[in-house]
Amino acid sequence: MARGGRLRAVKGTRDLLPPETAVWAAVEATARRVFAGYGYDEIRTPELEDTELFVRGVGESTDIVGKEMYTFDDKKGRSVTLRPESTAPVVRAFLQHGLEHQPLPRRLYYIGPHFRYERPQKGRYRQFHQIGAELIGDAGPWSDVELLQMLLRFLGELGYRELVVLLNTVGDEESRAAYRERLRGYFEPLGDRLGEDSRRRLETNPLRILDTKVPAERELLAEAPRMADALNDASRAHFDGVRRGLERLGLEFRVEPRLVRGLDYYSHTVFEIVSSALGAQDAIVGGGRYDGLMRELGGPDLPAIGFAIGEDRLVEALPEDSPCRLPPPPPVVVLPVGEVEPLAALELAEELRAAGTAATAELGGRSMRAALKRADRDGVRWVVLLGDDELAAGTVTLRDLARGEQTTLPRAELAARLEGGA
RNA sequence: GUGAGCGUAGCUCAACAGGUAGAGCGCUUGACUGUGGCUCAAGUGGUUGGGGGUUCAAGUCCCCUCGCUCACCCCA
Repeated sequence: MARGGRLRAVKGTRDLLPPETAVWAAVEATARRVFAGYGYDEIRTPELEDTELFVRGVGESTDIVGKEMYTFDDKKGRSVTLRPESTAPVVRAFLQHGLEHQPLPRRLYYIGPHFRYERPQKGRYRQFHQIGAELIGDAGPWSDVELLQMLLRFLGELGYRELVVLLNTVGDEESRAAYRERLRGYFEPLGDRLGEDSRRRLETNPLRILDTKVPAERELLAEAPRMADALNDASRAHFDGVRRGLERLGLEFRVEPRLVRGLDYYSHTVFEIVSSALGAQDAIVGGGRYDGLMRELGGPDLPAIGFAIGEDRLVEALPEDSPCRLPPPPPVVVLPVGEVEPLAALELAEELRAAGTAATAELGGRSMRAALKRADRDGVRWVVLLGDDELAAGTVTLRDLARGEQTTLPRAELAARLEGGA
């Protein structure tokens, strides 16, 4: 509908309108409540960062840094980037403000827009929204378990059922290095059977070949060396601990030996949650441990683990019976009748608000019929009628649209009456 | 970056082989001058995404362009 003169939202971005905004707000409120229950505090970092943060933090070999970032020079020629993710920014802020000198571990969460320059499709937007959490400063498997416990509780409170965590480990640096060599050793002789992308990954990031979708390559994977066989003792112990903890707490998971993450900073535990309610972009949550990132960004050698939820996808796949879909009750409508000025309705509506009841006043210009029709269509239950009779008698007429009944009562009693749901 | 499908009223969609663009819903008003839901009536609605071409005639055919959608890729 590109009519000349009218502008539309930039490609890959979108407007959220009511009533959907209420669902988003409810989802975010649930996240804040649940996360607070686990001792998480909110952190807000800028949407604009030094480009170098992502080059170093996310990894030069990743698609995100290689071709998906909104990067530009500001007026002083500094290269800045709209954040494509928030783990690196959170770590940057953590270090910048010396939080490593405060008690550890530190639990932080964030909610906000992120940007990646990709071709939009279902569940994928250029401006998308993430709800994420980071647990910084604990290396043991129990922090992994606690984080997943919180994640599953959050999803459960949104009404999600029967979600399974896909779990894997990519080991520590030593194990990963050893595994990379085994993978290279296996795939290099098979180079001619690999696609262009996978041949390139053989050099830059062999682990990524594991999640290829090319059928011919997947066949080769069946015989490929397994990460599990390349783990050193420490990495194996960590993964065993995570699995034992999840089982003990009754949290469902499935080990996916080929699950890897696209960002360079992951180590040990990696996980993902997918939903069949989405299309090809079915990952609602991705996350994992990133023990090396802090040091990579110039800080101390502090371990950490986190997840990022795709809020857009989370809302799109939200179950029909999610409590977040319950619309808030519409306000009481105050209707001036006959010769009564709308100003009198504004006045009365404000009295109701002062008493804690949401109210809108009819601003005039339409018949009582039309105003009632509109209120009915909006799902309004209570209409307060304020006419000459009522004004003269110091009363109001309270109409219950659901029951089709109305009563006249002293104006002074109205607020109390509505407070209890009348 | 690559590929495919689709653009007609605010929304969902019609329009036979090219022949002057329609319905439902919505919105406004009235029947009902201080009373919604149901019903009935009237009204409001569009340079058929944009540009060019073929034709006596283009929503319909051809070309270009823009947009949307889905998929590849990648990931949340």
